[in-house]
Amino acid sequence: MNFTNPVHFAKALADDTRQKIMNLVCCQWLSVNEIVEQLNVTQPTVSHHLAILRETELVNTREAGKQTFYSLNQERVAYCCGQLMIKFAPDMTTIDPIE
Amino acid sequence: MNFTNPVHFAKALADDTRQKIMNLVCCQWLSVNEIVEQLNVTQPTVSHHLAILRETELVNTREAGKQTFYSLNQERVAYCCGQLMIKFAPDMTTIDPIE
DNA sequence: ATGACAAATAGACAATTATCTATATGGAAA
DNA sequence: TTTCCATATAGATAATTGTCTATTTGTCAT
Repeated sequence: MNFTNPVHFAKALADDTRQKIMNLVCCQWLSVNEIVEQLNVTQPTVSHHLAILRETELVNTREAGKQTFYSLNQERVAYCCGQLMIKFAPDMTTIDPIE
Repeated sequence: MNFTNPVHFAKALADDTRQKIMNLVCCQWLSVNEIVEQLNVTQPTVSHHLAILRETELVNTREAGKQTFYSLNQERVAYCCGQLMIKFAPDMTTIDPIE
């Protein structure tokens, strides 16, 4: 798994539609159309957001015939959150010494 | 400590200048001018970014005479990262049962 | 009071981004 | 191979956001 720039990670999450998509595919594989059906945006808009999530490797992809299925890459979310913590909450990630 | 919308949290982090500021004040109190000195942007730009970080409660503020000091609110970063994990990496946050 | 300094706010402008419609691509079925 | 369907891409437009200069606000020292 590659390093992700924390700014890129934050940008990927910094949109309501994108977070809704992430929520939808959090624990299941959904086709693009199934995602479109649950949101009030067009299919190209969903594809656009999926492309951004793909670039940041925040989603897994599975081709099946003419459909493409997406699911959230929870490992990557966890890893990137961990990177944020290390960078911006270092004092919360060190082990407290026993006094 | 109040709840922060994960989209707002991500938006606050979704800028390079803002992350640089967060890094600078991560483990120390700095005045606005001290921050300006370390970045290639103007004082109003820094104030603008600090306002955004303040609104998300990602920084602590301390007034001292005519100066205002800022430091990173690490607790809040940790809390918001935790919220992200719960929302987008739930399978990584549950305790593995012993088989 | 007055002058000097630090930080915040206002307003303008440029860059980025989210959305749309239209179209292209590529697989499956007929 | 021709048609149909799912998804991706292109290009246009509107909204959002980051940055700047100019100005205001507020505090300290004289």
